[in-house]
Amino acid sequence: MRRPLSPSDRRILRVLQGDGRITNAALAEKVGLAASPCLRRLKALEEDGVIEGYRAVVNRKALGFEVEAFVFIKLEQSEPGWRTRLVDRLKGYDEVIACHALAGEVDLIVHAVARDLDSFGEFTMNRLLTLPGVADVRSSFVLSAIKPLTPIPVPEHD
Amino acid sequence: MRRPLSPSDRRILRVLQGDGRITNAALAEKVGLAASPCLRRLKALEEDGVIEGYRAVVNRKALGFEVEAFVFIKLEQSEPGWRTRLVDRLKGYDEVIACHALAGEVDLIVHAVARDLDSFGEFTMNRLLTLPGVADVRSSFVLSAIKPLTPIPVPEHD
DNA sequence: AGTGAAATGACCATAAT
DNA sequence: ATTATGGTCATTTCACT
Repeated sequence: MRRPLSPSDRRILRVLQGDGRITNAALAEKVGLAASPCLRRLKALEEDGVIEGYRAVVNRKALGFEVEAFVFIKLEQSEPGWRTRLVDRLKGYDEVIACHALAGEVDLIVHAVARDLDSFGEFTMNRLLTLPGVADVRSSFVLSAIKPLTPIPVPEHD
Repeated sequence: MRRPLSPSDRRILRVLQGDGRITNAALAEKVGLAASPCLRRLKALEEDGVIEGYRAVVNRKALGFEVEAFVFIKLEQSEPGWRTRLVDRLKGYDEVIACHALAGEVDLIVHAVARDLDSFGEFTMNRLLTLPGVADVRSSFVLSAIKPLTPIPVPEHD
Protein backbone atom coordinates (compact mmCIF):
# COMPACT_ATOMS: atom_id res chain seq x y z
CA MET A 1 0.00 0.00 0.00
CA ARG A 2 1.02 3.57 -0.61
CA ARG A 3 1.00 6.26 2.04
CA PRO A 4 -1.54 9.02 1.48
CA LEU A 5 -0.48 12.22 -0.23
CA SER A 6 0.06 15.18 2.04
CA PRO A 7 -1.03 18.68 1.00
CA SER A 8 2.65 19.42 0.34
CA ASP A 9 2.89 16.38 -1.91
CA ARG A 10 -0.06 17.61 -3.91
CA ARG A 11 1.44 21.04 -4.32
CA ILE A 12 4.72 19.50 -5.42
CA LEU A 13 2.92 17.38 -8.03
CA ARG A 14 1.05 20.37 -9.38
CA VAL A 15 4.17 22.44 -9.80
CA LEU A 16 6.22 19.61 -11.25
CA GLN A 17 3.63 18.76 -13.87
CA GLY A 18 3.89 22.32 -15.08
CA ASP A 19 7.67 22.60 -14.88
CA GLY A 20 9.48 19.33 -14.49
CA ARG A 21 12.90 20.95 -14.51
CA ILE A 22 12.37 23.54 -11.80
CA THR A 23 15.18 23.49 -9.24
CA ASN A 24 14.44 21.97 -5.90
CA ALA A 25 15.12 25.35 -4.26
CA ALA A 26 12.54 27.13 -6.42
CA LEU A 27 10.09 24.27 -6.01
CA ALA A 28 10.46 24.45 -2.24
CA GLU A 29 9.77 28.15 -2.30
CA LYS A 30 6.65 27.68 -4.48
CA VAL A 31 5.16 25.04 -2.24
CA GLY A 32 6.15 26.76 0.98
CA LEU A 33 8.74 24.34 2.31
CA ALA A 34 12.43 24.48 3.11
CA ALA A 35 14.65 22.88 0.49
CA SER A 36 15.50 19.80 2.48
CA PRO A 37 12.03 18.47 3.33
CA CYS A 38 10.92 19.38 -0.16
CA LEU A 39 13.62 17.21 -1.67
CA ARG A 40 12.79 14.38 0.72
CA ARG A 41 9.17 14.44 -0.39
CA LEU A 42 10.15 14.60 -4.02
CA LYS A 43 12.37 11.54 -3.67
CA ALA A 44 9.63 9.68 -1.81
CA LEU A 45 7.14 10.46 -4.57
CA GLU A 46 9.58 9.07 -7.11
CA GLU A 47 10.33 6.05 -4.94
CA ASP A 48 6.63 5.26 -4.52
CA GLY A 49 6.00 5.53 -8.25
CA VAL A 50 3.68 8.50 -7.91
CA ILE A 51 6.10 10.35 -10.16
CA GLU A 52 6.94 7.96 -12.99
CA GLY A 53 9.56 10.15 -14.61
CA TYR A 54 10.37 13.48 -16.17
CA ARG A 55 10.24 14.26 -19.82
CA ALA A 56 11.18 17.11 -22.09
CA VAL A 57 8.25 17.94 -24.38
CA VAL A 58 9.67 18.24 -27.88
CA ASN A 59 7.97 19.91 -30.82
CA ARG A 60 7.35 17.13 -33.32
CA LYS A 61 7.50 19.45 -36.32
CA ALA A 62 10.96 20.62 -35.26
CA LEU A 63 12.01 16.99 -35.60
CA GLY A 64 10.54 16.83 -39.09
CA PHE A 65 7.33 14.98 -38.29
CA GLU A 66 4.69 16.80 -40.29
CA VAL A 67 2.06 14.10 -39.92
CA GLU A 68 0.30 13.08 -36.72
CA ALA A 69 -2.56 10.60 -36.67
CA PHE A 70 -4.70 8.31 -34.59
CA VAL A 71 -5.08 4.78 -35.91
CA PHE A 72 -8.05 2.68 -34.84
CA ILE A 73 -7.44 -1.04 -34.99
CA LYS A 74 -9.91 -3.91 -34.74
CA LEU A 75 -8.55 -7.37 -34.08
CA GLU A 76 -9.70 -10.78 -35.23
CA GLN A 77 -10.59 -13.10 -32.44
CA SER A 78 -7.49 -15.15 -31.87
CA GLU A 79 -5.52 -16.98 -29.23
CA PRO A 80 -3.94 -14.85 -26.49
CA GLY A 81 -0.42 -15.67 -27.67
CA TRP A 82 -1.01 -14.04 -31.04
CA ARG A 83 -2.31 -10.95 -29.37
CA THR A 84 0.82 -10.62 -27.27
CA ARG A 85 3.09 -10.92 -30.28
CA LEU A 86 1.04 -8.38 -32.21
CA VAL A 87 1.18 -5.90 -29.38
CA ASP A 88 4.92 -6.37 -28.99
CA ARG A 89 5.48 -5.64 -32.67
CA LEU A 90 3.30 -2.56 -32.38
CA LYS A 91 5.23 -1.27 -29.38
CA GLY A 92 8.44 -1.65 -31.32
CA TYR A 93 7.52 0.79 -34.08
CA ASP A 94 9.10 4.24 -33.76
CA GLU A 95 6.06 5.85 -35.34
CA VAL A 96 3.92 4.74 -32.39
CA ILE A 97 4.23 7.38 -29.69
CA ALA A 98 1.37 5.93 -27.65
CA CYS A 99 -0.93 2.92 -27.78
CA HIS A 100 -3.85 1.88 -25.61
CA ALA A 101 -6.05 -1.21 -25.51
CA LEU A 102 -9.72 -0.25 -25.41
CA ALA A 103 -13.02 -1.83 -24.47
CA GLY A 104 -15.59 -1.43 -27.23
CA GLU A 105 -15.81 -1.26 -31.00
CA VAL A 106 -12.16 -0.51 -31.49
CA ASP A 107 -9.60 -2.77 -29.80
CA LEU A 108 -6.47 -0.64 -30.08
CA ILE A 109 -5.89 3.05 -30.49
CA VAL A 110 -2.49 4.07 -31.81
CA HIS A 111 -1.13 7.60 -31.66
CA ALA A 112 1.44 7.92 -34.42
CA VAL A 113 3.75 10.43 -36.05
CA ALA A 114 5.42 10.32 -39.46
CA ARG A 115 7.70 12.47 -41.55
CA ASP A 116 5.16 12.86 -44.36
CA LEU A 117 2.17 11.24 -45.99
CA ASP A 118 4.32 8.82 -47.93
CA SER A 119 6.04 7.42 -44.90
CA PHE A 120 2.77 7.28 -43.01
CA GLY A 121 1.34 5.30 -45.91
CA GLU A 122 4.28 2.94 -45.82
CA PHE A 123 3.77 2.51 -42.09
CA THR A 124 0.09 1.62 -42.26
CA MET A 125 0.27 -0.47 -45.42
CA ASN A 126 3.42 -2.45 -44.73
CA ARG A 127 3.68 -2.53 -40.98
CA LEU A 128 0.17 -2.28 -39.54
CA LEU A 129 -2.12 -3.99 -42.06
CA THR A 130 0.28 -6.90 -42.39
CA LEU A 131 0.29 -7.70 -38.66
CA PRO A 132 -1.28 -11.13 -38.17
CA GLY A 133 -4.56 -10.86 -36.28
CA VAL A 134 -5.51 -7.39 -37.48
CA ALA A 135 -9.03 -7.26 -38.86
CA ASP A 136 -9.43 -3.58 -39.61
CA VAL A 137 -7.28 -0.45 -39.61
CA ARG A 138 -8.50 3.08 -40.07
CA SER A 139 -6.56 6.27 -39.67
CA SER A 140 -7.56 9.83 -38.87
CA PHE A 141 -5.09 12.66 -39.25
CA VAL A 142 -4.74 15.21 -36.52
CA LEU A 143 -5.87 18.63 -37.71
CA SER A 144 -5.02 20.48 -34.54
CA ALA A 145 -4.00 19.78 -30.99
CA ILE A 146 -6.82 21.45 -29.14
CA LYS A 147 -5.40 20.46 -25.76
CA PRO A 148 -2.04 18.81 -26.22
CA LEU A 149 -1.48 16.52 -23.24
CA THR A 150 -1.94 18.59 -20.13
CA PRO A 151 -1.15 17.83 -16.50
CA ILE A 152 -3.42 15.47 -14.63
CA PRO A 153 -5.37 17.58 -12.14
CA VAL A 154 -4.28 16.98 -8.55
CA PRO A 155 -7.35 16.88 -6.28
CA GLU A 156 -7.29 18.68 -2.96
CA HIS A 157 -8.19 15.52 -1.06
CA ASP A 158 -8.09 11.82 -1.68
CA MET B 1 13.10 29.22 -40.37
CA ARG B 2 14.94 27.41 -37.65
CA ARG B 3 18.59 26.44 -37.74
CA PRO B 4 19.18 22.76 -38.38
CA LEU B 5 19.75 20.44 -35.45
CA SER B 6 23.32 19.36 -34.87
CA PRO B 7 24.15 15.78 -33.89
CA SER B 8 24.75 17.08 -30.37
CA ASP B 9 21.33 18.70 -30.35
CA ARG B 10 19.77 15.40 -31.31
CA ARG B 11 21.58 13.54 -28.58
CA ILE B 12 20.49 16.16 -26.08
CA LEU B 13 16.86 15.77 -27.17
CA ARG B 14 17.03 11.99 -26.86
CA VAL B 15 18.43 12.11 -23.36
CA LEU B 16 16.08 14.82 -22.19
CA GLN B 17 13.00 13.00 -23.42
CA GLY B 18 14.06 10.09 -21.27
CA ASP B 19 15.07 12.12 -18.23
CA GLY B 20 13.90 15.70 -18.25
CA ARG B 21 15.39 16.41 -14.86
CA ILE B 22 18.96 15.30 -15.48
CA THR B 23 21.52 17.92 -14.44
CA ASN B 24 23.35 19.79 -17.14
CA ALA B 25 26.62 18.27 -15.96
CA ALA B 26 25.33 14.71 -16.33
CA LEU B 27 23.64 15.55 -19.62
CA ALA B 28 26.90 16.95 -20.97
CA GLU B 29 28.71 13.79 -20.01
CA LYS B 30 26.09 11.59 -21.69
CA VAL B 31 26.17 13.47 -24.97
CA GLY B 32 29.95 13.89 -25.00
CA LEU B 33 30.18 17.64 -24.55
CA ALA B 34 31.69 19.91 -21.94
CA ALA B 35 29.15 21.41 -19.57
CA SER B 36 29.33 24.90 -20.96
CA PRO B 37 28.57 24.24 -24.65
CA CYS B 38 25.97 21.71 -23.59
CA LEU B 39 24.13 24.32 -21.56
CA ARG B 40 24.32 26.80 -24.44
CA ARG B 41 22.75 24.28 -26.81
CA LEU B 42 20.06 23.39 -24.32
CA LYS B 43 19.11 27.04 -23.88
CA ALA B 44 19.04 27.51 -27.66
CA LEU B 45 16.73 24.51 -28.07
CA GLU B 46 14.38 25.99 -25.48
CA GLU B 47 14.63 29.43 -27.04
CA ASP B 48 13.82 28.07 -30.50
CA GLY B 49 10.79 26.19 -29.24
CA VAL B 50 12.24 22.79 -30.11
CA ILE B 51 11.85 21.98 -26.43
CA GLU B 52 8.40 23.17 -25.43
CA GLY B 53 8.74 22.43 -21.74
CA TYR B 54 9.41 19.83 -19.11
CA ARG B 55 6.85 17.79 -17.29
CA ALA B 56 6.73 15.27 -14.47
CA VAL B 57 4.82 12.16 -15.49
CA VAL B 58 2.42 11.33 -12.68
CA ASN B 59 0.68 8.01 -12.11
CA ARG B 60 -3.02 8.72 -12.52
CA LYS B 61 -4.07 5.93 -10.18
CA ALA B 62 -1.91 7.38 -7.42
CA LEU B 63 -4.06 10.51 -7.75
CA GLY B 64 -7.22 8.44 -7.42
CA PHE B 65 -8.23 8.34 -11.08
CA GLU B 66 -9.29 4.77 -11.62
CA VAL B 67 -10.97 5.42 -14.95
CA GLU B 68 -9.28 6.42 -18.19
CA ALA B 69 -11.14 6.65 -21.49
CA PHE B 70 -11.13 7.94 -25.02
CA VAL B 71 -14.23 9.79 -26.10
CA PHE B 72 -15.07 10.07 -29.79
CA ILE B 73 -17.19 13.08 -30.68
CA LYS B 74 -19.02 13.88 -33.88
CA LEU B 75 -20.20 17.45 -34.41
CA GLU B 76 -23.24 18.84 -36.15
CA GLN B 77 -22.43 21.11 -39.02
CA SER B 78 -22.58 24.56 -37.57
CA GLU B 79 -21.16 28.05 -37.80
CA PRO B 80 -17.48 28.44 -36.93
CA GLY B 81 -18.29 30.51 -33.88
CA TRP B 82 -20.21 27.70 -32.25
CA ARG B 83 -17.34 25.35 -32.84
CA THR B 84 -14.89 27.70 -31.12
CA ARG B 85 -17.10 28.02 -28.08
CA LEU B 86 -17.60 24.27 -27.88
CA VAL B 87 -13.87 23.63 -28.06
CA ASP B 88 -13.18 26.22 -25.39
CA ARG B 89 -15.64 24.59 -23.03
CA LEU B 90 -14.06 21.22 -23.72
CA LYS B 91 -10.57 22.54 -23.00
CA GLY B 92 -11.80 23.87 -19.69
CA TYR B 93 -12.78 20.48 -18.28
CA ASP B 94 -10.32 18.98 -15.80
CA GLU B 95 -11.23 15.48 -16.93
CA VAL B 96 -9.85 16.24 -20.39
CA ILE B 97 -6.13 15.53 -20.32
CA ALA B 98 -5.79 15.78 -24.11
CA CYS B 99 -7.99 16.64 -27.07
CA HIS B 100 -7.31 16.59 -30.80
CA ALA B 101 -9.35 17.65 -33.81
CA LEU B 102 -9.38 14.93 -36.45
CA ALA B 103 -10.08 14.59 -40.15
CA GLY B 104 -12.55 11.82 -40.85
CA GLU B 105 -15.54 10.08 -39.28
CA VAL B 106 -14.87 11.41 -35.82
CA ASP B 107 -14.33 15.14 -35.38
CA LEU B 108 -12.80 15.25 -31.92
CA ILE B 109 -10.96 12.72 -29.83
CA VAL B 110 -10.87 13.36 -26.11
CA HIS B 111 -8.54 11.61 -23.72
CA ALA B 112 -10.12 11.74 -20.28
CA VAL B 113 -9.63 10.55 -16.71
CA ALA B 114 -12.13 10.25 -13.88
CA ARG B 115 -12.19 9.12 -10.29
CA ASP B 116 -14.70 6.34 -10.95
CA LEU B 117 -17.48 5.22 -13.25
CA ASP B 118 -20.03 7.45 -11.59
CA SER B 119 -18.06 10.62 -12.08
CA PHE B 120 -17.20 9.61 -15.62
CA GLY B 121 -20.89 9.15 -16.27
CA GLU B 122 -21.65 12.55 -14.84
CA PHE B 123 -18.96 14.03 -17.08
CA THR B 124 -20.26 12.53 -20.32
CA MET B 125 -23.95 12.94 -19.57
CA ASN B 126 -23.95 16.43 -18.10
CA ARG B 127 -20.92 18.08 -19.59
CA LEU B 128 -20.24 16.49 -22.97
CA LEU B 129 -23.62 15.47 -24.37
CA THR B 130 -25.10 18.82 -23.42
CA LEU B 131 -22.54 20.86 -25.36
CA PRO B 132 -24.34 22.69 -28.16
CA GLY B 133 -23.23 21.38 -31.55
CA VAL B 134 -22.43 17.84 -30.45
CA ALA B 135 -24.11 15.23 -32.64
CA ASP B 136 -22.70 12.03 -31.19
CA VAL B 137 -20.57 10.93 -28.27
CA ARG B 138 -19.16 7.49 -27.67
CA SER B 139 -16.70 6.42 -25.07
CA SER B 140 -14.24 3.57 -24.85
CA PHE B 141 -12.51 2.72 -21.60
CA VAL B 142 -8.81 2.11 -21.55
CA LEU B 143 -8.05 -1.49 -20.60
CA SER B 144 -4.29 -1.11 -20.61
CA ALA B 145 -1.63 1.36 -21.61
CA ILE B 146 0.31 -0.75 -24.08
CA LYS B 147 2.73 2.07 -24.78
CA PRO B 148 2.02 5.00 -22.51
CA LEU B 149 3.25 8.14 -24.24
CA THR B 150 6.84 7.56 -25.22
CA PRO B 151 9.48 9.98 -26.48
CA ILE B 152 9.25 11.14 -30.05
CA PRO B 153 12.08 9.40 -31.90
CA VAL B 154 14.87 11.80 -32.86
CA PRO B 155 16.07 10.94 -36.37
CA GLU B 156 19.78 10.84 -37.12
CA HIS B 157 19.41 13.36 -39.94
CA ASP B 158 16.92 15.95 -41.03
C1' DA C 1 38.35 29.03 -14.08
C1' DG C 2 35.76 31.24 -10.30
C1' DT C 3 31.76 32.57 -7.69
C1' DG C 4 27.38 32.38 -6.16
C1' DA C 5 23.57 29.12 -5.93
C1' DA C 6 21.77 24.54 -5.48
C1' DA C 7 21.72 19.78 -3.93
C1' DT C 8 22.11 16.69 -0.35
C1' DG C 9 22.76 14.41 4.05
C1' DA C 10 23.12 14.55 9.17
C1' DC C 11 20.74 16.10 12.84
C1' DC C 12 16.96 18.61 15.65
C1' DA C 13 11.98 20.21 16.81
C1' DT C 14 7.11 19.71 17.12
C1' DA C 15 2.73 17.55 16.95
C1' DA C 16 -0.48 13.88 16.50
C1' DT C 17 -1.42 8.98 17.39
C1' DA D 1 7.10 5.59 21.93
C1' DT D 2 6.36 6.06 17.18
C1' DT D 3 5.29 8.24 13.03
C1' DA D 4 5.01 12.10 10.16
C1' DT D 5 5.87 16.52 9.58
C1' DG D 6 9.14 20.45 8.78
C1' DG D 7 13.53 23.15 9.86
C1' DT D 8 18.86 24.29 10.18
C1' DC D 9 23.28 23.80 9.11
C1' DA D 10 27.59 22.11 6.71
C1' DT D 11 29.52 20.05 2.70
C1' DT D 12 29.76 18.87 -1.93
C1' DT D 13 28.36 19.71 -6.50
C1' DC D 14 26.45 22.46 -10.07
C1' DA D 15 25.13 26.54 -12.92
C1' DC D 16 26.62 30.19 -15.29
C1' DT D 17 29.66 34.12 -16.36
